[in-house]
Amino acid sequence: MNRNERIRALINRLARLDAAQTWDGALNPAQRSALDYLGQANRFSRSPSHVAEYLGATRGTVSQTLKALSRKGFVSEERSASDKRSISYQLTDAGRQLADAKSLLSAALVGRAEDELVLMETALRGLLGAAVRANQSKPFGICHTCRYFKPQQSGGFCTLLQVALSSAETQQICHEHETA
Amino acid sequence: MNRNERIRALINRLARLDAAQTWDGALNPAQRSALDYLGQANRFSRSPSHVAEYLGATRGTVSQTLKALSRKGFVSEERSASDKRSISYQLTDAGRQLADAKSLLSAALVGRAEDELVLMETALRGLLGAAVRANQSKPFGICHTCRYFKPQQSGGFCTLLQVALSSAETQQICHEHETA
DNA sequence: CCGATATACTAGCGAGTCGCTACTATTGCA
DNA sequence: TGCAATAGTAGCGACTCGCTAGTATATCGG
Repeated sequence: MNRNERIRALINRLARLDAAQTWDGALNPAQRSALDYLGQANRFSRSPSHVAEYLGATRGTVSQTLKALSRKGFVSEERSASDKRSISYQLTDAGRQLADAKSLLSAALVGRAEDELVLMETALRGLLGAAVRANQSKPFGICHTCRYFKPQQSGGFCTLLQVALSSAETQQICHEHETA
Repeated sequence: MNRNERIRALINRLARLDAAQTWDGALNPAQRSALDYLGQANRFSRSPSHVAEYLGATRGTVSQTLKALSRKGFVSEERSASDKRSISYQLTDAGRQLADAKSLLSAALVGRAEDELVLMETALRGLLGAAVRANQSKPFGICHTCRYFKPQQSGGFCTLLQVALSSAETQQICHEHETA
């Protein structure tokens, strides 16, 4: 087993141990992943289709996961006025609280050396980029790093969607993101 | 969302994308993880209990996963002569072939800078160690890094189990592993 | 040597994931 | 206006997974 396979195995095992721990709480792994995403995504990127593409799952599966989250009261649905087919999900207060809960993995990350964490995040991000390209799926980057982003005195402006963005929104994940 | 949570999210997303791709093949993600483990584990560490502990799942779940792998012909069962309760699974030729198959993640790892890969593996390994300690589960380390390992002219010797080890075996995962 | 206790594994249940196909509702384009 | 594309969902079958209960075997104290 070469290094690449070892790294793959490490990532999978870490995710699996983290997922195993998830079962103790109110959410299962799929629901937790969806909740995490919804907590980071901007208002243009919170539909079932976007969640599905982000997680590499199908729309049908994600549809059920989101319904479950809604039943449990961690997200709320909001039908779009402009496009009556589409639904946007957002975290409720309970959902936001849950999304901030610490997991096994983040607990293990506490106490690691600062520069190691920086390196790890950079490396994982690069790896994810490569995986996403290999998979021909969308990058789902952070708004302010996008080629369509124009900074303003407060917040920014999206030249693709032609909308003003609050300062908080420029830090969120967007499904339209394209690397500069 | 702080850096620790971002890293957790990255690891989970990478694993999820890798898992999504798995569905195309003969195995599902759980089966793939079990197969990976069996391909690395030594002859003392290939029982359902060990797989369960390694993956953070229950014995019942793993039992079914291994039966499925056996049905598909990727592993074979071998009941222990000394302890008739226990079963050891090993990869068949088909299983070994499948375990060597490239995944989305390892494909994405190809072409990354060498020193980055070294850093990533080191960092992930350290993180896993911390997670395992936090979880109070066994480390499942590589045989030759164990405190019970004594090198010999060819292979080694385990002072815990009092058995001789072939050179190949010293590179395998052991459930008895204790850090020196 | 015997009985109690511990250990290894499995069966079966219920809830839920997940890919898939088929379907409805809506939109947008020609 | 008509028709293809898009967004979401229902329902099916296979499977995961935690759980409880069960069998078989092992071990240990008396």
